[in-house]
Amino acid sequence: MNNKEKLRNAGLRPTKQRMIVADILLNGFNRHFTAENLQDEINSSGNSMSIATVYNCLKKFKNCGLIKQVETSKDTAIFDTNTDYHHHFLNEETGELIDIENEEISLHKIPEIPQGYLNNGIEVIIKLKRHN
Amino acid sequence: MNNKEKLRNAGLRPTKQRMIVADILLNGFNRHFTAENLQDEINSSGNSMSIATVYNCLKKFKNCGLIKQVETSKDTAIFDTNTDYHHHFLNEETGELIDIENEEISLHKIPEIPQGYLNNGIEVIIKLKRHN
DNA sequence: AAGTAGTTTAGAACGGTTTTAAAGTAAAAA
DNA sequence: TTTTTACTTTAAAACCGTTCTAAACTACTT
Ligand SMILES: [Mn+2]
Ligand SMILES: [Mn+2]
Ligand SMILES: [Zn+2]
Ligand SMILES: [Zn+2]
Repeated sequence: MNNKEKLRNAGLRPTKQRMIVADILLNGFNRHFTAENLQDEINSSGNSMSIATVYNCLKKFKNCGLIKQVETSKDTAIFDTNTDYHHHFLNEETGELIDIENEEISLHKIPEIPQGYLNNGIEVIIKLKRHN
Repeated sequence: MNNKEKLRNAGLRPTKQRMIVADILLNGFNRHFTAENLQDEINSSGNSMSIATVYNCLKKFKNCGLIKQVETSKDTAIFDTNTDYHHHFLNEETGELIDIENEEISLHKIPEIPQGYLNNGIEVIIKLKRHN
């Protein structure tokens, strides 16, 4: 399935801007990135896009499940092209994230979900500090 | 141990402002809160404090381990008086956090820590959505 | 081709957080 | 005690990531 089809499939109009973003993000290589990272990459690919459009696009892609946003308390939002269920190492000094595949971790026991709610995804973050 | 001692013990001068904050936060009842929540509570206790001091104070308390900051991608920083090793339910709609005590959850298998790094704490977030 | 609903954009606005620099206070030194 | 020093508080401005505004533009439908 090509990117135009992916967008259509997700219910998004394949505009010029969304295709530029899809070409960068949906190429099979996973990455963690900020809105600014993405805009820089768009610029260095010879294209350009307003920061509002970058954010609009990321919000749409996220709502369609084409990308995810990582749960971290950094000041800048971190997005993730890996939409599989997975977890992260977080280097708190640098902010760097490393994927932990689902099979690499196992939650043996989880608490009862509060009345009236459903489990909507578990995120495990293993914080790292440099060894000496 | 009284709050003045707690502050001294943590290497912090027990200033008037830090004592006001300690009286609110270190009373044995745990809570999740923002800087603004805390300032509101200071105001309604008949005191007042600049927002810069609230943030300075929270940063110091956090660095001393008197409070923690929760790992969530909300736009506003969430602090936690529960400094025990524990986890959270997160209602993504409202931002509400509920503690999960360490005994309520068990990680059966965790991945190998990358070369040169140490495990500096694991945070599990169970995201909740309302059931129908 | 014409209509319309959705999209992009520059720039302004917003909101949480940090910085600045001057005044104030706590602890240490004399 | 007084003096000195280092640390703290503060109002206000700055900062910075993100969202909003409203006008121009574009993709899709008829
Ligand atoms: Mn923040
Ligand atoms: Mn944010
Ligand atoms: Zn990831
Ligand atoms: Zn908690």
